[in-house]
Amino acid sequence: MKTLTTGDIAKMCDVNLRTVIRWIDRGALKGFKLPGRGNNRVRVEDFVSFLQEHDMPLPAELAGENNRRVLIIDDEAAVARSIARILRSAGYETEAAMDGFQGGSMLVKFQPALVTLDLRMPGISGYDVLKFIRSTPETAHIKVVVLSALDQQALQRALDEGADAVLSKPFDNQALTDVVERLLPVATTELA
Amino acid sequence: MKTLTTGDIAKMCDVNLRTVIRWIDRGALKGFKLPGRGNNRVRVEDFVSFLQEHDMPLPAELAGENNRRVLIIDDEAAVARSIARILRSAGYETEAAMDGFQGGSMLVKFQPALVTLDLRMPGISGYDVLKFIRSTPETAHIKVVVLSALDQQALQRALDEGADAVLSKPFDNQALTDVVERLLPVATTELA
DNA sequence: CGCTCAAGTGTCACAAGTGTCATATTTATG
DNA sequence: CATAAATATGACACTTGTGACACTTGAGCG
Repeated sequence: MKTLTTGDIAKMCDVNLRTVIRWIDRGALKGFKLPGRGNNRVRVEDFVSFLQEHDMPLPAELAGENNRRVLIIDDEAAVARSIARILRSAGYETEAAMDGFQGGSMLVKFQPALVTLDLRMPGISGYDVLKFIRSTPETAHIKVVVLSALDQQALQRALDEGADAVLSKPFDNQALTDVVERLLPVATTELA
Repeated sequence: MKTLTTGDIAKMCDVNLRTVIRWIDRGALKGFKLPGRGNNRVRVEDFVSFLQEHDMPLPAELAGENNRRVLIIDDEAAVARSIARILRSAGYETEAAMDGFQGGSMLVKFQPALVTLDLRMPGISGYDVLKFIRSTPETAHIKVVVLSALDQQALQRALDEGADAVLSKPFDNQALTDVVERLLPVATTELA
């Protein structure tokens, strides 16, 4: 989602919708109006700079959009280390989870912008993890890259279930960083 | 994100609103200002750490929420429902996690006061979960009740690894509520 | 013990921001 | 197309920030 409604902002700031509209009318928060009745929309970057300007905390929902954190869910330590090395050298902050339980807790605690997910892990299906991420509002926005040595059909199913990208193992270092950088555009506020 | 106004805090601490504002201005209590006239808002977590730092009692409004939540980690839906029914009727708020991933994420998101943990789940060892809970600062305080059909030796090992109580399956309804109530004393505002 | 001082807190009135409510309209959903 | 959900608006009530001043508390000291 590129823009926010007044309701979105009201929820994130724990403030009444009426108040958000007043901020916009007063010019404190930059926004624009839809042609219809003048419903307000605010670009995420404008909202973020608004928050920074007033020393207001960044809501968790947006923290996930503007960060470079990647969570690696893979039960093979060697693979996880390898992925971590590649992504760290590309400037990402990484954490690894070796089992489903760690994965779930890190997902909520670490609030990554992207998750690399091994489809086949002992005891837990990668599809279930994917479904969980997509069906939970707090995590639905997180990008998911599925890594697997399984066949094309399995990868297609992952895409159908909401994966943003798939990579078949073994994969090229460059391919991994390409995919991650495509999914995490540097959408920072480049203005002074 | 839940926030508090100066008025909320004033009522909870039984002080004047003016005083709360001074705490914030002085930096003793972390907060931020709304863009309008600079009305103050304080995040609940910041307020709680402020209270702890000054050895002030936790208001009932905040304590009550944190005290009666139980997370049920069990892959057998029937067992989970059964436990939920028993604990709900005893006045607890429950959530169930059917696999390790859900368990980990609910642990962080739901922030339960107590976890019932099945030792034997497909793909993930209950001991690992226990170790994770105990070794993570944010969750180390959470009470853990291990439920298992395994032998006495397995239960003893769970106790050794930090479980607060163990129950061998099948267990008596009353036994479960007894254990939970022993671990979650009704810590209402007993302070003057 | 009484005094003084300093620091923190409560009180008051006013101005300004924010929440609530009902309602009309728009947008989303199926 | 029809229905449900979300949004804008105005009026009004409530809450909050501010400054000035009085009050309380605790410590230090003669």
